[in-house]
Amino acid sequence: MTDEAGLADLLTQRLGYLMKHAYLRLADLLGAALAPYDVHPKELGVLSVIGADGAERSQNELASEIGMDRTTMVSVIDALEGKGLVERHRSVRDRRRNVVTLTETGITCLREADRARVEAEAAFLAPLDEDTAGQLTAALRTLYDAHATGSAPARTAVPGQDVAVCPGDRPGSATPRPKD
Amino acid sequence: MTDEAGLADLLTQRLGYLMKHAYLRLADLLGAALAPYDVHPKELGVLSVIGADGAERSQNELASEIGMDRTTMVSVIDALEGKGLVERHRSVRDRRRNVVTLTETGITCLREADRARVEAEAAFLAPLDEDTAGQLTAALRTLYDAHATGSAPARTAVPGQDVAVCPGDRPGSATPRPKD
DNA sequence: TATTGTTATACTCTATAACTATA
DNA sequence: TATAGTTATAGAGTATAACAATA
Repeated sequence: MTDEAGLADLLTQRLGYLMKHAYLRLADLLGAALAPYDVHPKELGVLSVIGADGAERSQNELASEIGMDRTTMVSVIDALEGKGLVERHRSVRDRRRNVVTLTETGITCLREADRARVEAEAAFLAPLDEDTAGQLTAALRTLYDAHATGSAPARTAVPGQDVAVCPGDRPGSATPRPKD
Repeated sequence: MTDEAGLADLLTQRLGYLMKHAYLRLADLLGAALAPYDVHPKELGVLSVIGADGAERSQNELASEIGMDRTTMVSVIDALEGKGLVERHRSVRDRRRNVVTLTETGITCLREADRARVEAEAAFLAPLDEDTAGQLTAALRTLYDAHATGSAPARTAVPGQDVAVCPGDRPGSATPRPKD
C-alpha cells in the first residue's frame, strides 16, 4: 500500500476508474447482501421482472426486456428453477414459449432479498448525505436514458461510432476491432 | 424493444442496474475513443501512471499501485512493449526488477490518447449540465475514498462482511476473502 | 421460413499456482 | 527463505452458432 497522494489523485481524476470501482464495490456489496438468500444480483433482477406485474412473460421476453442474452436467460432460469423459486410452463397458445412464473418460495425470496438489496444500496451510498445520494441516482438515470435512446453525443463528438442501443452486458467488443 | 414504461422504471430504480450500465456505456465510449490510438483503456491507465512523475517504477510497483494483478501487468506490459510504447529495463541494483519506462512514441501516445479520453468522458457526461456532472464526479470520488479506506458502513449495516481494501478488479469472488 | 428454447462452443477478463532467477 | 517476473491454467461471465420443436 505505498499510495502516494499525487498518484491517488491521478487515478481518481479518471472517470472510468471511478465508475469501474464504484460498480465493482457496489456489486460486491450486493452479492454479499444477497448471499444469505442464495440469489445472485442478476437472478434477483430476473425475479423482480417476473413479479413486476400480472403479465405473463416467456424466457425470450424476459431476456429482451432486461437486455440479457437468450442463452444466458436459459441458465439463469435453470438456476432459479433448481432453487424452487420459479417454474416453467409451456404456453398452451404457442407451445414454443416457456412462461416463467414465481413459486410461493420465489415470492418470499423476492420480497426478502429485495429488502436486502435496498439496504445494501443504502450502505453503499452511506458516505454521501441524502441530497447528494439522490442527485447521484438522478444523474445516473439521466445518463442511462440519454445514452440508451441514442441521443448521446453533443458537446464533444467521439469519432469512431455512436453508442449501441443498450443491448445489455457486453464485456468484449466495443468497435469493430480486428483483434490484436 | 417492447419497453413498457413501468418496467423501465423498475429497472432504473435499481442502483446496481444504473451503475452497471453507466460503467459499460462509458467503457464502450472510452474503448472506441482510444481505438484510433491502438490502446485499451486499461493500457492508457498504466501508461499514465508510468508517466505520472519522474519516479521509476517496476512492474510490481505499477501493479500494486493501480490495483492490478502482477500477472495481468505482465501481459499489459507485453502489449505496450510490442507496440513500442514502453521499454523494460533490468534494474542494476536489483536484477529481479523490471523498471518500465515510456518511449518517445509512448509519451506521444499518452498525451494524445489521454486527450481523447477526456473528450470521451465529456461526451459521456454531455447529457448532464456542468454542475451536475461535477457533482457526479465528486460523489463518485467520495464513495471511492470512503469504501477504499474501509470506513464504509454507517446508515444501514450489511450483515455478511465489510468491503475489501480495494484490491483492484475482481469479477468473481465476493465475500470470503481473508487475503489482503 | 421464422421463432423459442436449448446446447455446445468460443472468447474476454482476471486470478491462482507453480516455475526461474535473483536476493 | 523470500521476492520479481513469467507461464500455464482455471474460473466467471457473456456471446455466437447450430439444432430440435413449433409456428
